[in-house]
Amino acid sequence: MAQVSITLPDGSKKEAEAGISIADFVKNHIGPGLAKAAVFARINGQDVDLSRTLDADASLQIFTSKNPEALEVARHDAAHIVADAVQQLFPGTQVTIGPVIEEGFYYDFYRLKDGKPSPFTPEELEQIEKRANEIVARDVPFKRTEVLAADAVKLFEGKGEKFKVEIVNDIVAKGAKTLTLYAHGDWIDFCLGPHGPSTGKIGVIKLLSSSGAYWRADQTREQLQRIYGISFFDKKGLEAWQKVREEAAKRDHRRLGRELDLFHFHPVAPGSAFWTPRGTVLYQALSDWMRRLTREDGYVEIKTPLIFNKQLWMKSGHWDKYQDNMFLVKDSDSGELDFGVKPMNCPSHHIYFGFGKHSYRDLPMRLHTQDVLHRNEAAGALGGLTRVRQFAQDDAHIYCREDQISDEVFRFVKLLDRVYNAVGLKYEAKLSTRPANKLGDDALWDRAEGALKNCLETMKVAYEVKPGDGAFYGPKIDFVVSDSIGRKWQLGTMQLDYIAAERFDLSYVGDDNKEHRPVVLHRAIFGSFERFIAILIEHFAGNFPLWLSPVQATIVTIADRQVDHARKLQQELARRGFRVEFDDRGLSMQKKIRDLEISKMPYVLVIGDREVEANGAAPRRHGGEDLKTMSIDAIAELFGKESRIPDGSA
RNA sequence: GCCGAAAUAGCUCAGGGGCAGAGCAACUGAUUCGUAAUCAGUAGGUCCCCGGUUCAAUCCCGGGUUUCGGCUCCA
Repeated sequence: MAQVSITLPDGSKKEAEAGISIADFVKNHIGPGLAKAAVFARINGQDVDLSRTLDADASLQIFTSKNPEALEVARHDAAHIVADAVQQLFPGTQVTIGPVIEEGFYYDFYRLKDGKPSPFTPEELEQIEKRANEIVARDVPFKRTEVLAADAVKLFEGKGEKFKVEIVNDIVAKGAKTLTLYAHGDWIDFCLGPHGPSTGKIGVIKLLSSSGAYWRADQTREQLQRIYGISFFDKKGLEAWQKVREEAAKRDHRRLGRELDLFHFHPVAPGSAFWTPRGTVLYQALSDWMRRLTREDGYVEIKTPLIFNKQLWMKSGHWDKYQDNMFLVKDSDSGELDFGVKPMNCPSHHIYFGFGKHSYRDLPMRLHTQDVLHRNEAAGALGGLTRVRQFAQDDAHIYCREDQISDEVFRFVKLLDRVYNAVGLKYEAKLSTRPANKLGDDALWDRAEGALKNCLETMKVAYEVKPGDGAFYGPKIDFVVSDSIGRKWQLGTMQLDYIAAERFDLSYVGDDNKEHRPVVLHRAIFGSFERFIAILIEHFAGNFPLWLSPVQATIVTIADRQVDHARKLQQELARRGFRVEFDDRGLSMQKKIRDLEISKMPYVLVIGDREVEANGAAPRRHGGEDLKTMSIDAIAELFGKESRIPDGSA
């Protein structure tokens, strides 16, 4: 029997007879414990099943339930099992695909009842979940076989699985001759693998929800039923995950928006928020901050009209490309919908740039605008503050010469870095490069992409390249932030635009006394105020730093005889620029402290006889820290220090 | 826009073809208290809207609105 030499991750080598399965190799040559815990293996960097054989010298790595990679494999197993369970319970349902996603997996089914697509009810989901876990409990082995593509087509045709046939045919069209099937028990799916050794390895399957989806995300194709689920190797994992979910739910900005009294929605204006006095303080604080930052960074702020006529939208291309998302307004003379409410600031900025003649010395011109914008988003797309119909952006357009692009990109990323640092958001970038339908020659794109790339690399921003994802008029960088519990949000953007100046016939006079086209840079850091606020609420879990907190402190007296002092203190702190309230409800101090603690008040200022005597108050930090009696001046100094906006510069 | 679910007091939610329910919040009174719930009382409702079935609809049926979870799109 020929021998093979297997290299383990620690560099050690083991000899074994060629043709041995990985499972047996692990059991006989490494240890039964690992053999039992193993889920899948990696041979020479390729993920494979444990049933595969070792036929040549190779490096081998074993993944167990301790590895996150194994959980992904197990969730893929779980998707198969859910599909099996569905077909057991609802014969005639066709399967499509069932990938692993960031949080669990889903499987899309084609299910007809009386000839119509029919969703799964919550009761049916429970049944499916139960059946799926029964299949897990039976611990059925997964079996991998390689078959000729033609045989696979026959197999799925025989089962009436037309979606599988379609997928197999697509793969055959790409040149595949054979493909792999995975079976557990009688249930067979066509799948790349790898899978775990048996269904029992999966642990526990939890189904989360079901929803509609289209075959290949195409509205003209079949309506499918998607079942979302997740699995864990043990109950403990599931419970821990449920805890994290509860934590995220507690941070939900829609819930905190209500609890902290920040904003409301009303059916008369779907997707448009009413901001309460507190919410408005928060909104204004961000707005003022961004005004100051941009002003200090060489921007000028302008205001432009809200409604423009059709001519502008035709020129900008919105009339053709974006009309469905615009609110149109009737012209009372013509009776036609000849006006549109602006969904973006760029066209009006371009018009503005067109006023007067510009010298090359005027560039770069950085126009900042926080005007309100409206987009008629699809009804089903609305959600809290993250997806609204009325919002404002911290928008700006930079008009510059081509040789200034690099400097401007640097300048922007530095500003963005300061802003995200100041609120504690980590970020990474996505660089989208030239698409197939690009405008302009390759040399132009080389320079543009090079400038963006160079900036990201010099500033040491982690980034991923998205080849071909840029707009036809220029490449862009999108910035993705991670909040305090690791969720990701796309916020800032820097987009180069080589066509806007052409369309709007914008020019400047160069040092050669000839007219040139400026390049336009579209850029934003918050993205939209609404969305940014939603993210900050969830990021801080409603516990805002003092500079953002709508109310910074609330005064509580121990007895009514301190009320006069309390009012004096409130006035004095307000005079010094702090946002302080006085809780004069007829309740015990303990009760008020409890209420204020729940409402995430940064400071409670307690006033008893001692504090009246000392002409001050005893601040209590959110969370319970008692700072003891302090004078008004000392409190003002403390608040002043803590309400300073972090600079954010590295 | 499409698929599904939900809508009951300010909030969280229970209920159910025949006078509409709780807790918290609010209000009034008493209490004047030293860092997470003082006591008692009062008030609060088009049970989302419009139709239909019924002697009777908040409940059943149809249509609509909004919200939520997805699809799609995006900031």
